[in-house]
Amino acid sequence: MGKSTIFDVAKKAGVSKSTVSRVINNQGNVKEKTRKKILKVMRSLNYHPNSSARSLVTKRTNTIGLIVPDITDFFYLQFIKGAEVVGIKNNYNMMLLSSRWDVEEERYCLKMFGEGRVDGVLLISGNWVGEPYLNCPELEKMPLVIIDRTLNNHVIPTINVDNKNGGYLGTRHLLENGHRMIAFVTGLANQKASLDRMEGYRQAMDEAGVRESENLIYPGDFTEKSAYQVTRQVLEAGKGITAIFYANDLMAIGGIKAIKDKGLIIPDDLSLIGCDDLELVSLIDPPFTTLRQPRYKMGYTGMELLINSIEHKDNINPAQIIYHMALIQRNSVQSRS
Amino acid sequence: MGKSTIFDVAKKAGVSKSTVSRVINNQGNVKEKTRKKILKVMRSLNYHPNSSARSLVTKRTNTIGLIVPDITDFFYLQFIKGAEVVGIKNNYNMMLLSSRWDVEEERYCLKMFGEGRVDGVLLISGNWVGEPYLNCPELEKMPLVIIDRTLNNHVIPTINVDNKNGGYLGTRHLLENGHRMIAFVTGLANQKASLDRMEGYRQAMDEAGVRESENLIYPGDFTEKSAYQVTRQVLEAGKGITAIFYANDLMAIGGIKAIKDKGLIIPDDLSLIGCDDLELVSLIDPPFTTLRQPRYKMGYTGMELLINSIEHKDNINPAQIIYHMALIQRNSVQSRS
DNA sequence: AAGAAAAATGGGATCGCTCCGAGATGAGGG
DNA sequence: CCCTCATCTCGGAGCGATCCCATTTTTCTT
Repeated sequence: MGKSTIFDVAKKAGVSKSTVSRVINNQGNVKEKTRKKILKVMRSLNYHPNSSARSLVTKRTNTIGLIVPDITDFFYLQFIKGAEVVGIKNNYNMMLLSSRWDVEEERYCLKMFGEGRVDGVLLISGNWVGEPYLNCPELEKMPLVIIDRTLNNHVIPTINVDNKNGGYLGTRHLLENGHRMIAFVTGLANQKASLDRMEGYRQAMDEAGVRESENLIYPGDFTEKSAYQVTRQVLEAGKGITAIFYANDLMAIGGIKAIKDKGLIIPDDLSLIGCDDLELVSLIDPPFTTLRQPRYKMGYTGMELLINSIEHKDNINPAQIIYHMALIQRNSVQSRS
Repeated sequence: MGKSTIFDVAKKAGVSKSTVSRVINNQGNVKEKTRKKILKVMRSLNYHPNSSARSLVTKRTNTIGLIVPDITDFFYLQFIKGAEVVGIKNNYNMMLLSSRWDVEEERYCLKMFGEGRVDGVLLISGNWVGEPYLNCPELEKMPLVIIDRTLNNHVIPTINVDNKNGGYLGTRHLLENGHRMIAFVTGLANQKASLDRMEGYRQAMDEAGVRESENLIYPGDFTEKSAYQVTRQVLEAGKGITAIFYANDLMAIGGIKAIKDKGLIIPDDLSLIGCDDLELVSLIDPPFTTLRQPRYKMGYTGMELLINSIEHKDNINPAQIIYHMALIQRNSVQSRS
């Protein structure tokens, strides 16, 4: 027998499909008695309006597309959560695609969403160097907001944190605690966030007159494992390093492991700070100092902007939003004064 | 000017829409020359077939709905990942809804998906006591697979682990290491998983002839915080408890914190084991022994079953799949022999 | 070179809904 | 009692694709 349609309902209720449609979308102008009746019939037939048919004419799907580099990466969870909350509040569903850390894949996702499945796209970007969204024809007219990346074309709204300032703040914090030989462990070389944070580190070191900073930069790749290795090198280098700044928290965790394995105590023997403030940082021993990226807030705001631009097309969204990174102090920095 | 339609393409290419449709779905029977031409026109018009229109006639959306209690819960990540991989391989998108730990909400999500947005639903259930899916009319005909829960109606396929056996195995492991006064910290009382694990614990204790087990059960609620509190109680109770079995890993982490705060060493002073084997367990100090739930595999298999039942409706899926929990030994259990 | 078979193309019906203009119904006023 | 105006209701057109069947074109056979 298959699913019942609006027509079945109309027939059984003895009215026309227009009337049924009106009660579905409760547009008023329906006598209370017929409304009741139609509602009853709908229930009895277990009728549910077909959303494809509906979108076809309304040109609205009430779903927004979300693209994430990796769903299972702890880092992205709070973005998603923030976005979800706003979505629910405004009656939007989320369609989730993962770009698997690949520019091409990301583009493919964008294309998928270009087929009218969604009303807008929230892209949590792999923050590659370069600006690959400048001429992406798939997007034509599709509302889009990009998170975790800054674009200067001023047409696609972006939401990001001030990574450079984060690097600066973290480094200053260590400097102010009397450290001078501060190592910096970078993330992947093609990631803008890592570069910016390093930039901030450099600036702080320069300002403090620490000339060696170039020799204190160690390459990591954002993974725990890479940081473990690098940290061993740092410890064995014997340069008199007293503090390490990791370009993200996951690496800080790897570093902690290496340091402990060496039999050293944090922060007594070595200070360190991470970057991002993942929720799981507080579960780690020791909970460490890091720079918070307001990820929930960013997802939340991003979704707001997006829905805004979907529903009031005339409204002008800001082109860029940049949040500060905040220093969250825990127990991994020891003063050397 | 709006988006271009199949008709625009047809006109510009000087063919009929049927031919265009044929190349979109590459069904063959199109001269190579016209095919090329149409493809070119499609590109030049930046044409993308409208998926609502398409689904309306094909009755297929090529997306599957995923319902999760909480997207940001570490526990669910690997289920999702496993499902995603299979989805991608079979060309399905995922629509994500979160039930926010609420039976009603879960039903609402099911209803959403009942409106023809998806071809099937993968429900990662809040594993409540009871079987609320027996008469859920929204589902009529909609392929559904439920993960992390076992149903006995034998009509909806379910995938779960043998939680009771997990509880049993964990407890046996502690017993075999010479522990007898083993505390068990439960999860939420309305969660089947917690009850089953406790059941296994009880059985192992009974078999070992430890009579006190009823007095060694402490109520937690699956959160880290609850376990922290409970663990303090355990430590202060002075019952001579030498090992603690936590009903999930998050609680084990909370427990570890409490134990450390007390100045005790794991496993020298106190042994413990968790349950689930979250990825982050290896980041914790000490990495602890736990029971692995093959979450990736479960998501993977669930998605396979689902797609299977979508695409070959005649195929008969197994009604229940139950995986074993495997003991993963790390450094949190000390032998007392 | 003509006829048959195969390949390529075209056109209309259809999917299930919304929207719009027109018609039916009913209440209230003179 | 008739007319007006507000309230309800109806039916058809259209959204953008697919799919079937008919028609045209091409290729192959003899």
